[in-house]
Amino acid sequence: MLDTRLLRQDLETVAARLGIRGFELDIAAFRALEAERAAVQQDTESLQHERNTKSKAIGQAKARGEDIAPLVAEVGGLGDRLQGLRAKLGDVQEQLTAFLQTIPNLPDPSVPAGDDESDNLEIRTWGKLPAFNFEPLDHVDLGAGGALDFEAAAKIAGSRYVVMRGQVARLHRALTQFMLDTHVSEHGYTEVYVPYILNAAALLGTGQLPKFAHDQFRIAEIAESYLVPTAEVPVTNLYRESILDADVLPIRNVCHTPCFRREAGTYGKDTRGMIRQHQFEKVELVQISAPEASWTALDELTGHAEAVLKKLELPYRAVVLCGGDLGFASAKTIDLEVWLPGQQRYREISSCSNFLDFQARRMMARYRNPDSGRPEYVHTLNGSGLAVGRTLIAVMENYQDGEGRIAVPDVLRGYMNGATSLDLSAV
RNA sequence: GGAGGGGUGGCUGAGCGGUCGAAAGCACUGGUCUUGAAAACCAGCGAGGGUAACGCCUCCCAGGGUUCGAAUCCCUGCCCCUCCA
Repeated sequence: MLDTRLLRQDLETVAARLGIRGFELDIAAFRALEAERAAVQQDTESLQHERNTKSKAIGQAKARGEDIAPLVAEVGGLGDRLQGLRAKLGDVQEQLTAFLQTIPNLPDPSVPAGDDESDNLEIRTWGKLPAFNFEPLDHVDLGAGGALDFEAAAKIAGSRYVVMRGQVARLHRALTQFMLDTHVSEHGYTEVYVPYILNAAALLGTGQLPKFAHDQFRIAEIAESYLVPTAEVPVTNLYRESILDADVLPIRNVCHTPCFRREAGTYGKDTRGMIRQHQFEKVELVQISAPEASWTALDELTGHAEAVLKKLELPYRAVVLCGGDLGFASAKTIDLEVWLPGQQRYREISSCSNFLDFQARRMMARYRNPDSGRPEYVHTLNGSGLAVGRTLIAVMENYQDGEGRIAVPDVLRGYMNGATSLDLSAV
């Protein structure tokens, strides 16, 4: 949520900056709502003031043993008038909140203009693209012997799910452990385990609701509950409605969860293989930062995700998302894209974002600023470190040998009972 | 499933329908003292909204209700705890 003060003071600038991401702010609607809110609030508050002072006078008169009947008569119709005004104020405020909750975050000035991912800005590349003396297969063909079984998944669940078997299933698990261990022991994160079913307040806090309800798996039998779409939601919301001591910042949490997404509106996109699934695993990095430290924290967090790719020796590049590709709550996002030989292109494997105080304001996550002594909003950040399923296919495609085997990256061998390569046909 | 108890400021925890935004303690901040620190003592210290600023308004889990007036009484919901099955 944006700062309403900023909206009141400098609406044109806000609208212009939102335009960078292709969002059209309805200036007239905001002005009208805000003017009504101010008027109704003033009326309500002055009436409340009147009631308060008169009621207090009644109390004092009674304490002195005076007759309070005439005073009570004077306050007669106040209650009803007040109730009417309050209802109206509640109504206006509800409309205003609903309006504000659908406004995305302001893009940072360094975010490039653009409509979609083709306008994203490459800022660095790492690693050498593998050269094969054979035609590299994609993960679907590599796993066709049963290691990756999409038909079995369709039989028991539906499309956009996968069944993994044997050594590949183990490799997938190994990757998860490896990522968690790396972030905990080398990057100073605290591992957290969280519920996978979340209430609506949590999804409101990080911005998935109300605007993206269509992409969530809602549990019909339990009111206001959803399957976790990303660990960002539970982990960031751990700090909702709290005032943190400055010396606990920055908070660095790493969390592995399955992620559930309806992927509504992406029909026909990435339907082949494991790129876009309704259920996938992710190791998520979440940081709660003091405001002045959040941009440094974004660079660090991105580096932590990159470290995993480097250890796995997977070639990748980093891009800054353009305005049109930027997520709803993010002020700036750096995507890491891993090279997939089967597709001959880079694909997103991590998305690292600084949300500034956008999520913190929605969820009232604050810290006590030692300089002012007052509670102020923290900044929140997160990034995948990494998406496990996509990392699995990156390993499979980059480490294939053309003869139905894939080499196990050095850093994973300890998690694979020492195996140096996997036979994909031996499921 | 049954029967109780409870949700109050950063934390612990008092609170008769009116003088309660709320005792007290802890924590924190400033000061005195000290070579310095600790201790002791003194003072300050909830959050949000609104205003140029002040007055002001709201908030004691959430939502309703009773009342001139609700942290306090009533109803519903959520959550936590104890005992029984």
